[in-house]
Amino acid sequence: MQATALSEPQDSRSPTPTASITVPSARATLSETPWLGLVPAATLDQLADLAVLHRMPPGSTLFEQAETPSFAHLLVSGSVALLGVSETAETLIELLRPIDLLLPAAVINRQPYLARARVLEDAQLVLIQAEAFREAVATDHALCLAVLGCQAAQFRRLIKLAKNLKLRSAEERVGCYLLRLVQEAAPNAPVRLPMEKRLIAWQLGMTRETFSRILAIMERYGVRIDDETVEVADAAPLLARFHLDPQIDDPEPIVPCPPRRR
Amino acid sequence: MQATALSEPQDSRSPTPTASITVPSARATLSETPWLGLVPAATLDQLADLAVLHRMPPGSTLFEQAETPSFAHLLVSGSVALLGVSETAETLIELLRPIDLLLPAAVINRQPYLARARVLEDAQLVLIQAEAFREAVATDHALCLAVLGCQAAQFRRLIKLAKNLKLRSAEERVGCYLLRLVQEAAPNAPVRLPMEKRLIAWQLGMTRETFSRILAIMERYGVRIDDETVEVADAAPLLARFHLDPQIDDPEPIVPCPPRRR
DNA sequence: CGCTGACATTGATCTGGATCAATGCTTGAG
DNA sequence: CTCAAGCATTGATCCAGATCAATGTCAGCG
Repeated sequence: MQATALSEPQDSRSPTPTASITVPSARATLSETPWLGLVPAATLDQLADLAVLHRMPPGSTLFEQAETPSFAHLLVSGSVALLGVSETAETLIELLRPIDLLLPAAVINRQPYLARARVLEDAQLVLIQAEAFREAVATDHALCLAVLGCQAAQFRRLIKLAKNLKLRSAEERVGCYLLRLVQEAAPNAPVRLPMEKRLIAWQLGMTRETFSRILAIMERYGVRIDDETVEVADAAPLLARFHLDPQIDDPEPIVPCPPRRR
Repeated sequence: MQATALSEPQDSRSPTPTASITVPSARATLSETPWLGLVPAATLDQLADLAVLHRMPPGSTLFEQAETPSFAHLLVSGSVALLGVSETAETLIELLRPIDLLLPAAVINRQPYLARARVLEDAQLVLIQAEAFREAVATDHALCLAVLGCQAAQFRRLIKLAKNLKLRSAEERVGCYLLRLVQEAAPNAPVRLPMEKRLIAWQLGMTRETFSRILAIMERYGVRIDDETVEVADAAPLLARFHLDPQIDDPEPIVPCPPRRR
């Protein structure tokens, strides 16, 4: 099958929470979530009452495709991959970074998850009872708006992902990825690949072999990748060949829609 | 480029509304939208005040990618395709059927559209001033919940689309498509393709040539396609070879989350 | 009527990227 | 130190599906 396998050999133990502490309390975490800023404290209290904080190691599965949500998962740190699963293959749907909700659509609509959630980088999560979450969204307008904003951002990220994959060749995806890395780095600062190559390849929707070959090709555009470090002799050819598209490459922030008083 | 071109030769005139009448009034249309059922009449009145009803012929463009929304588009009849656009190619993002909102995410977050919207089948739409729509969502909790439900359904449809495309081969996509057609039809009723083959091919993410070839192959599984009609000699081989997956093939209805009184 | 233009079919060919395979490099465990 | 397990690179091959091309069919229209 063509789809991304990416087994996680190092650390495939089951959902055994590393800890279930309340050190940085669930309540505090909710307060620190920017896009929940406009939600009244009382509502956050209420949510926090039925919430627990979890830590999960890389490779663990937070929930399975087709499962019915029993919690709303709020990702606080680390990262989580959502994977579409068929009998034979697995494919990346979305890559989530904090602070964000995992598949709020399923939780809100009381419907089974359409993807599996696997921890990529050691993750901290706030788990909120699904029913309580729905209840709170149905009760508190400000929370409802916040979730709507979160959901909207995720929707747009999904579209960007799809466009990157379907409108660009593998080489273009790599080129644009590097271009972003270079542009985001401070001028003249050394640029490094932010993670293992196999993971980057996987995120970009190609095999590691293909990624490796394309990195070699990139030398043609003035970019040498030596192990972890990206050496840009001259950015001009890269810029000439690859074009970032804000409709694909710009990050999609969660913007809370401000509520209005009547 | 690999992506779906699908020019629309017959009817490419620009956004010239065929009519801008109020025959079935915008207000009435809002009332008849099931998932707006729980929204108070006053709010719908308010929205309808700043809304117009439009009819657009197939091929016309409702908005362009990167444009900033000035209306919330509510699709009432017909169908609309959302297309991701790059310099060189166009790709199908989502196919919308009534009654649904076009890219509410962009409208809500005041962000540019990430796709072009093109009318597929003669469409009727209610256009609501974007600012008024946002205002109403921010003011009326029931509306906010309704939009959240709508957004969630669209999100899930997007995921299903992606899974269909990435987890299945072209042959499987066609097989499952036919299987659905057959199963949805009344037993022993004649089955017909619901639209031109080129459009089906396009929706299934392949060229018409590939689609044509695969249809020929389908004879192997007891299905003959003769022009428009689908003749199923025996469903067994089809069922044996292709498996519908509810996580991909089930339709995704818009379910309004019911608000709770405190 | 005969022409034109969209669709469909079918064959031949091309190709981007996956898959398979072999080899070295690094790292952590015993 | 040695060994085993993952990673990365590189080469050879394969393949699904796109692209190019030729032909047939039908509908609308002058």
